[in-house]
Amino acid sequence: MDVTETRLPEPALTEIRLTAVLHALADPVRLRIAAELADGTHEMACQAFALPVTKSTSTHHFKVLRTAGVIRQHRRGTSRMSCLRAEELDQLFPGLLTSILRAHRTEQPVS
Amino acid sequence: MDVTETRLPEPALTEIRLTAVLHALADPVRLRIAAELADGTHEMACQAFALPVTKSTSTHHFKVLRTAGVIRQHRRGTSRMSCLRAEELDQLFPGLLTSILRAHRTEQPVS
DNA sequence: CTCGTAGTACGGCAGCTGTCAAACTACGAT
DNA sequence: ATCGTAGTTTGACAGCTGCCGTACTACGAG
Repeated sequence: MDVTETRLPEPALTEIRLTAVLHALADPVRLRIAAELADGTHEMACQAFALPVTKSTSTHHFKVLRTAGVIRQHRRGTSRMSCLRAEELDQLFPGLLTSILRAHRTEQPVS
Repeated sequence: MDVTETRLPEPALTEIRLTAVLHALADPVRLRIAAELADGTHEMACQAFALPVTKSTSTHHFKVLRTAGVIRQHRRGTSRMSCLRAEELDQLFPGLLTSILRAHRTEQPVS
């Protein structure tokens, strides 16, 4: 299966802006999405997150994360699979994503 | 001189929220303020930044940084001195501020 | 006391943000 | 072909954001 064919548009590594990444992660819902992607398997369908918002709002948040360069998305059947661009981001901004996710884990202890 | 007497209201360490910090630093002007505070002497007057905005907008940005817990401000004569709450933030979210500022330095190379 | 400097407060404004509902598309299963 | 599931699109709306100008306050210097 060629994943690149169904991959949604995303910024190249050189186009990723720090302020866009910070803005994308400065929202509770989006931060939670990133955290769940980091903790769980490396890719998840949108519906697997059980977010406290409607489907359309969910679509919006995933798009913000994708256009900021935080996640990558591609189709698989009727689902939209998402995964963190962790390695790429770490190459561009070393330690950034790691420390943000660690901070989130500290602040919001697992229930 | 007792600095605490003239200190402007700020959140206690336990009241600082990660999303508020990220949001505060997700703006180019405010990120630049934080970066200059980190690079230069540990406290600076607002006017020393030569920001590309008017005084009132400048006041607004400093207030966002302060209420998010990123900086501390107190009066000194006719100036308002600002300094990063770097140690406190690092205690709360280890490595976070460091990696954000390092990312900013990488992205925006010194002219 | 008067004046200049540093910053705040207020009001306004265009634009963005997060949210929703409703209608739609895409795909798999039966 | 029909139906259900997963997600998108559009339009709407309240609220926030960044920005400005003007008027104001606080303080030091003369």
